[in-house]
Amino acid sequence: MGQSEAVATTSDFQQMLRGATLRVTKPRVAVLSAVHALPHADTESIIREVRRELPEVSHQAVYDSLHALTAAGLVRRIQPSGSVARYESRVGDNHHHVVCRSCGVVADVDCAVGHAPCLTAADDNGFTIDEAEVVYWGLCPDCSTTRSA
Amino acid sequence: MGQSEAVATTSDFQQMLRGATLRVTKPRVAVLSAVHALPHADTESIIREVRRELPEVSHQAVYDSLHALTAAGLVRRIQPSGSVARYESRVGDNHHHVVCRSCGVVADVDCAVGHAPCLTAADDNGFTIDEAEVVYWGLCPDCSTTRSA
DNA sequence: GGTTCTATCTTGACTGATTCCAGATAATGG
DNA sequence: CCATTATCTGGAATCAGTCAAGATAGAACC
Repeated sequence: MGQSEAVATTSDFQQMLRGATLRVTKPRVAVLSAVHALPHADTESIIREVRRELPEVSHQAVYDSLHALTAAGLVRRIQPSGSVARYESRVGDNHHHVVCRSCGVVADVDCAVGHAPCLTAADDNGFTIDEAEVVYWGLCPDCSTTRSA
Repeated sequence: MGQSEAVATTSDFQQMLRGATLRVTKPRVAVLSAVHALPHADTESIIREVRRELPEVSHQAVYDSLHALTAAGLVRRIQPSGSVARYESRVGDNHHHVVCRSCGVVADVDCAVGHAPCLTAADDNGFTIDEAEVVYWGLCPDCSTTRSA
């Protein structure tokens, strides 16, 4: 979705892993594939998706794979307040998220301010800031309609 | 710190509770006091602080009080990724947080962009956005010094 | 292609934060 | 002061995520 218009294939995932100096294993390829197939999915959903391909994988293997992929920068972990950890495949660009207060669904948004939005705090208290993470809270179209209509 | 220059007293806390149509109970006053005394404290620290006044309170009472106070808008709950829930007494203004990647300490910052920074996303996907939450990640002065010096 | 090394995977138990439940208690309005 | 009803207590339960030890299987080299 971004680097190519075609859907990523298994060999694409294998190349991604090799490119990150990670061993190519079935669980990892399946986890990477699942994160690409289910954007913003939580761990449980990812485990379910992975087990459609590999019914025998342990949840531990999925957790390990997610950690390895996150550390390598192939996936990104996000965790809005009050929600479990979620993972997404869109990495490297500067985008943020909208979270629905009602149903918890997450969507991508680009910040209006520019490339490094809000990265310069008014007073940084002496901190060395390297990233600004923005979470917008509100209601998704479905929940919004349900409440007002 | 903001509405008054003096340190808030017990009767101040009681008035806050009544003003929010909440019953005035010892645990609630103590919890409210603890949140004011320990900015950005996690639940465990708050429980410890509360028990210095009321050694007998159950952790459940503290959790309930924190939820009630949060729902009433008297305290604000924040939860950076990978951290437990933290609470702060500074509410109503538009400020954000810096979190140290190394030690996890949290500090307040005002956003450089203005009053409602980044509140207008480039493409809101049809969401009705009512709040933008910003978390800056980096190193606090102490951790920064330790690593570079 | 075979061998060895070592990271990865499996299984299963465990932790720690938070929530649920039922009964006892206490704050509020009259 | 009494009744009503939200709140508090104590303990069990849940759930995401982690830890540990042994089994397994990529990868590099011969």
